[in-house]
Amino acid sequence: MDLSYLRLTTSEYSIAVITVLEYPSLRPVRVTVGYAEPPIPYIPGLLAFREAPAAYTAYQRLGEKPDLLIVDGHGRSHPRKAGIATHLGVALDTPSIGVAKKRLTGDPCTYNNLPALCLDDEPVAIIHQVTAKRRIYISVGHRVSLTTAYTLVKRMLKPRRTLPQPTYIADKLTKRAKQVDACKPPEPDIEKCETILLEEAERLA
DNA sequence: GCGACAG
DNA sequence: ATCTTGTCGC
Repeated sequence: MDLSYLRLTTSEYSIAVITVLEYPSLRPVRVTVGYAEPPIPYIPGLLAFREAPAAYTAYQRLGEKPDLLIVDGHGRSHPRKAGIATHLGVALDTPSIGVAKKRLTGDPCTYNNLPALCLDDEPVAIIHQVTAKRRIYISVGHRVSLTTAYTLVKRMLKPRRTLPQPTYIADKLTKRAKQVDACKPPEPDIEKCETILLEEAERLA
C-alpha cells in the first residue's frame, strides 16, 4: 500500500493504492484504490491519522484478504511504538510490516549482528542497506516478528530496486493514478481505474 | 532555546 | 508527500 496526494482548486485528496502480489512469484494479481480528504496535515508521529482513511477505503475493496500487508512507513519503530503499519494491521486485523525510507526515531544498535534501531534497548527496526546510498527501515507492524519481517522483505526485493516489489509497484501506481482520468477525484470511475492500474502493474512486473 | 522530524 | 531547474552518469 502506498499513497500520493493531489491538490485541486477547492481541496486536497489522498489517493491510496493497494497492489496484491502472489508470493513468491511477485506477480500482480489485483489492484484497488481508495480516496479521502486528509483530516490533518502531516505531523511526524501522527502519519496514520492523515493516511489511514484512504488506505482503509482501498483495503475494503479487496475481495480476498491478503496474507500480509506491507506499509510505506514505520510500525514499531515509532515514538509510541505504533506507527501507521501497526495502526493498519490492528484496524484491519491483518499481519503487517512497516518499510520506511527514513528513520523516525530510535538509537543505532544491533540485532542478530544486523544494523538496527532500538527504543528502550529493544530492537524495533532492522536497517537494510539496499544500495550504496540508500537504506530501508524494516519494522514490525502487527502479528509478524522482526526476524520474519526482515526475511520476507528481503525476499521481495528485486535486484535493482530500493523498495520491496509490492511497495515499488504501489508507489508507481499511486503516482500514475493522478495521470489517469478514470482515477482522478472527486468522481473517479473506480472500476475502470483499477483495471487500468492492474495492467500497468503487469507491465512493471 | 536547540535539534529531530515516517509520508 | 509535493514543487521544481539543472546536472551527472549509464
